[in-house]
Amino acid sequence: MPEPTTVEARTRRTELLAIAAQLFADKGFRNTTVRDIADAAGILSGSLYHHFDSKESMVDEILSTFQEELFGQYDAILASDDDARTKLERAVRVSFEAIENHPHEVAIYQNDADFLGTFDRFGYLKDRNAQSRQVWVTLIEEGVRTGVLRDDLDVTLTYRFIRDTVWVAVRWYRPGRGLSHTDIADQYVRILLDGISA
Amino acid sequence: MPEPTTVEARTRRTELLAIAAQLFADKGFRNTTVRDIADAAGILSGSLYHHFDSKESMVDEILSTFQEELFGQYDAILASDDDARTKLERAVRVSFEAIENHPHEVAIYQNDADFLGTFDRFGYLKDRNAQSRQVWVTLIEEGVRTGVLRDDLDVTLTYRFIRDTVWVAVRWYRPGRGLSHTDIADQYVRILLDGISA
DNA sequence: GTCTATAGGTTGATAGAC
DNA sequence: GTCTATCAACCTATAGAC
Repeated sequence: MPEPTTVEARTRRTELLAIAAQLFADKGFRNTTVRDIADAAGILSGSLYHHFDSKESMVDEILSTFQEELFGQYDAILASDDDARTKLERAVRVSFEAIENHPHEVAIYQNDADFLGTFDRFGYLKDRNAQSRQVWVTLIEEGVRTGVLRDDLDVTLTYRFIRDTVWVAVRWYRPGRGLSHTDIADQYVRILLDGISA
Repeated sequence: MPEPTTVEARTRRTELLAIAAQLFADKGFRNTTVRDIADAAGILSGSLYHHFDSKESMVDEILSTFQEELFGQYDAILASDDDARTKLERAVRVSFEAIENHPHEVAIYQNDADFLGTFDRFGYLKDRNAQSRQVWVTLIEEGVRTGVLRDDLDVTLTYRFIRDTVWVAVRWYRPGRGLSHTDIADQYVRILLDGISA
């Protein structure tokens, strides 16, 4: 793991990671070869190893950087003194913002976290998963307790419903095409809270 | 593509396809090797080619067989004279039944259809995708027209919401553990129609 | 920072014996 | 219906020249 010292090295590194992230997101981690990445970067595969230890190091850096940012935002919501409904809405919107700003990272996490999590070095993925569950369950329970959510909800099932509904949008949402991520978040929140019935 | 003539050949073929389906579902089509399949079946990789032309033939047979059954059920719902709300509910329930009865096939379709669809031989996957969209959009539009659904719904977004919400459950639902698929369908339908607000 | 060259392993698939 | 044996292509990663 070479330490970037100059500005050029840091930007080149970042550039290569962005290229890798796009390929990992499009084809999956295991189906993206180091040659794919090198080709897209206009260099040969061996040259990549001047910047990174291995293919795993690349996806590691991509995912851990992203998750640090995302969970910082969740923590801020949990710590706020908004009412439960507002917190839940904010959490949904933060997730759609992540899809807008980091679509590749979200896609990689959705598609490859289960596989990567089987390796020791990616143990933090499981921790983050548990942490995410804790965030949503806390918000749902607070909502039920304060009377803004139905009291007959199955909390675990509701958690899965919200989690899946939000993140799966990364499969079809394309920044700049069709509805904006804020419009989509509005409508998702509306369906989630009030349903589609007349 | 060897034609099965005897009963033994047909069952052996089915047995091998079941083994392949589980591996494709667990690890993805591209990350499952013919050796993985042969190992799980207790034979050597070369022997698989006595039964199938290629790895692609296997996944082709798995997916096309499943989709024929599934879309037969959708057609029956569309053709019925139930009201729009009942049809929508039935379509959701049929999808959860498919997850219960054919979890591997559903998972393969969810994870690998985009990739497989890029090959000519799997062109039918795109047709089926368009057909599925047509089914849901028809039901939603009928619901709006007959006044059982909100008339301010974005039909396309609602279609995606329902489709994603239903099928993504294949990621965590395990037959025989926790809630039954009918219980889950009940709660999903309830959230979808009425939301989670108190 | 990139290239040349290559090691060592895995891949899907085939030919022919049993 | 399965095995033995194998091929050509592809994989991640390394060593050292430029």
